[in-house]
Amino acid sequence: MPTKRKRVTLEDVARAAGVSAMTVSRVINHTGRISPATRQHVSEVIEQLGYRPSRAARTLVTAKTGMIGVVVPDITNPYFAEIVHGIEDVAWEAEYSVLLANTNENPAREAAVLSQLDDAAVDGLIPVSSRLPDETLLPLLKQHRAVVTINRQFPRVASCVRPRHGYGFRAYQSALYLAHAGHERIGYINLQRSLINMQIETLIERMAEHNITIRREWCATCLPTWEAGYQTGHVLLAEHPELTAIIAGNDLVALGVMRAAIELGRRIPHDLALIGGDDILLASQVTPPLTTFRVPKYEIGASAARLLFARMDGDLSYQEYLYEEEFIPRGSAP
Amino acid sequence: MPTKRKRVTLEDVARAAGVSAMTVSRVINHTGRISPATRQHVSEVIEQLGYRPSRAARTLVTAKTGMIGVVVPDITNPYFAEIVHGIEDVAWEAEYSVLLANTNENPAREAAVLSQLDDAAVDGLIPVSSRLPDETLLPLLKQHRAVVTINRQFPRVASCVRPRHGYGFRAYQSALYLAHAGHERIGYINLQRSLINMQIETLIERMAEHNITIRREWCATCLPTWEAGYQTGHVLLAEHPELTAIIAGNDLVALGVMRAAIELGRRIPHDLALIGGDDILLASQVTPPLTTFRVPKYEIGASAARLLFARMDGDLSYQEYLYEEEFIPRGSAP
DNA sequence: GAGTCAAGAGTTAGCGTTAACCCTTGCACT
DNA sequence: AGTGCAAGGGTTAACGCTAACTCTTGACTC
Repeated sequence: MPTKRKRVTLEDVARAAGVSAMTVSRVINHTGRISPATRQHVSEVIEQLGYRPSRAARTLVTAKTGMIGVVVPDITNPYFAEIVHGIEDVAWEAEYSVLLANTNENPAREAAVLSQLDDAAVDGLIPVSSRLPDETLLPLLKQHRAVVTINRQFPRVASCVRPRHGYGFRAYQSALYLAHAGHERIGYINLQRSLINMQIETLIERMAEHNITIRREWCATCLPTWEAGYQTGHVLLAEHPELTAIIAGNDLVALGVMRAAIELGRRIPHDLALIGGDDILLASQVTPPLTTFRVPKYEIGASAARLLFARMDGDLSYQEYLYEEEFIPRGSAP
Repeated sequence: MPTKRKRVTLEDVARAAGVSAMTVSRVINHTGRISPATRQHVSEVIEQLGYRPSRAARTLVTAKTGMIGVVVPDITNPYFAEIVHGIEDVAWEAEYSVLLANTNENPAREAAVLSQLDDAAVDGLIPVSSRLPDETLLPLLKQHRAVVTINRQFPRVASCVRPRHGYGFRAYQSALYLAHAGHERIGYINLQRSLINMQIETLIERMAEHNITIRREWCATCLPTWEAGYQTGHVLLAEHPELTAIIAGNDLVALGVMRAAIELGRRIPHDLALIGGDDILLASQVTPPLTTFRVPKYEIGASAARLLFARMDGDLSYQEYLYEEEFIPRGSAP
């Protein structure tokens, strides 16, 4: 049985240093006026006793936790991992900790996570690509002192960081690009539960305005994972061998389709052109490399964190950081 | 200026329900004996007032935070992202939150993170593939009530989850495999700061026992990232065009080397064979697909979390979960 | 009918900090 | 000498919750 070493409290330090607890508190927090001599002395005692302030006690009295919450649909998706990386770096600089929640692309779990992660648990919140509908998400965000959304917009409640055009515009641009390259039978794979992407019908209508026909049956919806893309690719290509190009909502899905296409004996891009959506590392490394849109994921995360700290500091003005998506033509759709 | 809505406290609920604070506390925590009628009534009042317990206050008195700390070298490395995924799922089941810290492969930052993340900040800790030397890491782990390490071993202090053989054995096996395939000039790229991998000299010696020569100048060390592998690959192949095979510490590095090799006009596997180390998604998707070792990343994370909860529940016996690495021969080294 | 016991509550006393206020000095200025 | 004031530091009272007791009742035992 190891000796139950008791926590060193502020009081202990105060006693040992021969000062009041408040003085020690002031030394630690660099608040109030302390003479250099006292500061020095107290610091030494703190060092010697190995005192560490209790986060919980501090939180209880200041109502600040020193933590920010980050909610992502899927941490294994490189797109989100990069964003989290950016957030974490900025949080580290600001001496904040990151409470990470992964929702596994499950809206129910996301709602549960968000209602647990209230304003008492974290000082600020960054929901990344929330999969919840506005009417569910909004009240959950309102609980919080400070929120910055990524890939969603709630001007009254949160600042926002996102690619300028979003999935919808990318799909639109991809379709135009493919049409100009001569493709006449273009399929589109929409991302399930992603609420800001272009609906299939909208894409069809908008392309019709350009006299480009996209048939409803050439389109599908799936989860934004590689496996889902792979399965959907198999199904879509089996049912519609006439397709000469497919646009996917993101890179993982596009790469899943690419694998399916290769297994079905399609040569890319000769038999099938493919366009993805966020330029993860994987996209540039496959053969042929994937045509996609570059999105500055790390910077999006970092900016969101900076905006969040601004909000937490009381700047409640609505800020919107838009990042340009850069079209990256590569081998899969030259 | 919005009305500063005050937090609903346990006391408020107690008053509204006409019972004592303790009764409410017991209802919430399902402790003690409460009559069904009282429980029902209190629950309704809680619901009605929208009461949510304060984590901080609870932590202050129970000395439990409801959080576990997870420290990873690089969340954008799919290997770690998968492990975190596993941890997060199990933590979620257990109603625990995950405090994630990313150290960016920087040992100084890792040390700083670990000393901040003391036993008052989290109830348990999972350091994943720590890059710190034993003598630095050990005292930092001792601060904690419960620790489970991944890819490191400290039997007195923490349970451990890891692949059975580790980088060293994989390098050894890869070298044997390549030698049997007829390769005589095999290079090895060691992972910098990874402390459980085989040292270059050790590999050279052990291969010498099999009459296989690996020259010191055919070996290099780099960070476990794609970029580092890419650069190292360029350098190594430029300086030693005689190499017919390269073994890398992990998949990202191997894939970086693959890219470099392709740029240098090497055909893989004909001119250069490549073997990686952890079977990330990317490995199976490149052309040719990468020969590597499958490691059950999600399961490693999930097991570690389960072991951690066991430790937190007081089971301090040393547990070691070993996962078999499965050699996956693919196109890059058939 | 006194004693026993358990169910179902209530009471008290912190947990470790900091906000907000209060108290001493010493010194400059009139 | 009296006044004013700032520097440096102390006191007190929460913050919201739960551990550990205590108290009251009614049912059951012998």
